[in-house]
Amino acid sequence: MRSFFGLPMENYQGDLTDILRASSGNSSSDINSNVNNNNNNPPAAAASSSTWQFPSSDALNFSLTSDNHRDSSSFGDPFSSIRDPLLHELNMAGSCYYSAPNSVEMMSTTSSTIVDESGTTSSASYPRHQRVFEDELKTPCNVFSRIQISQSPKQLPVLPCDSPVLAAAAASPRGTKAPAMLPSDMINATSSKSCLLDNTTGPLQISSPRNLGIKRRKSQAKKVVCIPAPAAANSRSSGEVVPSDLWAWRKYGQKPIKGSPYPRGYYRCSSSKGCSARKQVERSRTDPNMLVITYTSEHNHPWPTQRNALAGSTRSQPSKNNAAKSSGSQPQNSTNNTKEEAKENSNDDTLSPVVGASSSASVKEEVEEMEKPFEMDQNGEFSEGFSQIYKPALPDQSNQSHEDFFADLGEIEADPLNLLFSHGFSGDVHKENKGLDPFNLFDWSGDNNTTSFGESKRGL
DNA sequence: CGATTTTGACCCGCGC
DNA sequence: GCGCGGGTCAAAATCG
Repeated sequence: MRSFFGLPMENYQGDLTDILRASSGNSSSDINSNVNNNNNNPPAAAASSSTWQFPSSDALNFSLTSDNHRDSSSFGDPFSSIRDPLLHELNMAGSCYYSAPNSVEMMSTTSSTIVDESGTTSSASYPRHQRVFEDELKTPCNVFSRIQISQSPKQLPVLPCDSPVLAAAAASPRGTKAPAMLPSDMINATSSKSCLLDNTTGPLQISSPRNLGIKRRKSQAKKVVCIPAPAAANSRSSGEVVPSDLWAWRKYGQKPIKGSPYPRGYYRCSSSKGCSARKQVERSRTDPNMLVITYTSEHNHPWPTQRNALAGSTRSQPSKNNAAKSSGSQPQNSTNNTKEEAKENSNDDTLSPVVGASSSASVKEEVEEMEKPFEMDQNGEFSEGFSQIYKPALPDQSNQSHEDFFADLGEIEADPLNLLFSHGFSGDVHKENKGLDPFNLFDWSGDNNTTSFGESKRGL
């Protein structure tokens, strides 16, 4: 059996605990280095371990949410802005480097890894704020930097929502024409000042059941996340550990993608029946080590309780039979990779960014219709735009007002993730995050040193 | 029993 | 108009 970053997959439930577990580890990657370098690591994170997992997006999300940033409005439409934890996480982290869908912002990074369509991976130094626009829509992973949070937020490039760039980015691979339909409230919740960070959207055009999918397909905003996916290893079946996000995903389809040896898995949120959140997981054709996860739609429900998040996760334990079964009908690569991917993803562990062998993770957001901006204030803190996005369902322990909301989540308290949350998110987000961020993926301090992690690992 | 995965079929949009 | 490709559905199988 294989392990992901040393974490045994078998028991992996993709729950909050994973986060801590993951955080505790780190050895073999730049990330790890970062973590270690950071004195502020929480005990958990500091724990010695040779494994490292991508932080749960949830955790990050929470961390981003500060009490100060919360406002009642967030609860007015609590879920409208909810996004996939992973995305959040990445966004957050990536917020520093991703500003727009097609673009990747290489924030003050000393180096970054870029994967172009040819599959070429290269490390390069980019001037701060220098952005790379590529025809990424075609290849999500084309350009991405590793997770590196750069310097101070203020340095973050912020693209106006109406930026041409975004507009351009808005085009979907297939050429999106139809404007996404987005509930106004949702828009409000998700949009804000800048487009730098999040552009999720939950536009759903609902007509007939069948049409739904199609419409969505065309007009919906997408978020694309590229995460390192240890070759054929992500799956539990293979023993790989995939960090979990809190959402529960259920696989509802898989299709071979033309031009790619790897099939694409289709997942929908199983935390709530009515949730339209979906994601597609596929291995990058250019870089098999990378998983390209495309999120569409948004969760229309609160963060799943641990219970929910774990629901069905047990199944995820790749049963032998799954592995066995699957192995027959698909190309070897596909089978191994995709299925595993799927599994890892689908089981609550879904997508959390897994910094795997490559240790680099990139997030790209495609905004087809709307942008969700967030902005940081001069202090480098996320301001309203950002906070609004995440406020909703974030169980912020520090925020007593939300207790009732998460009352039944008490269990979470004991939860690792919770622990993370408990660190507090109020006040200086960056500081807090530092402590919270087990992964230390994000260099909130703006330390240049933290810049690229995983880059060196990519070769691994 | 409930939930997920698998997988073939179906439907639709797009390009030619 | 046709075919291709992609996304979704839904039945069957599987697992705890």
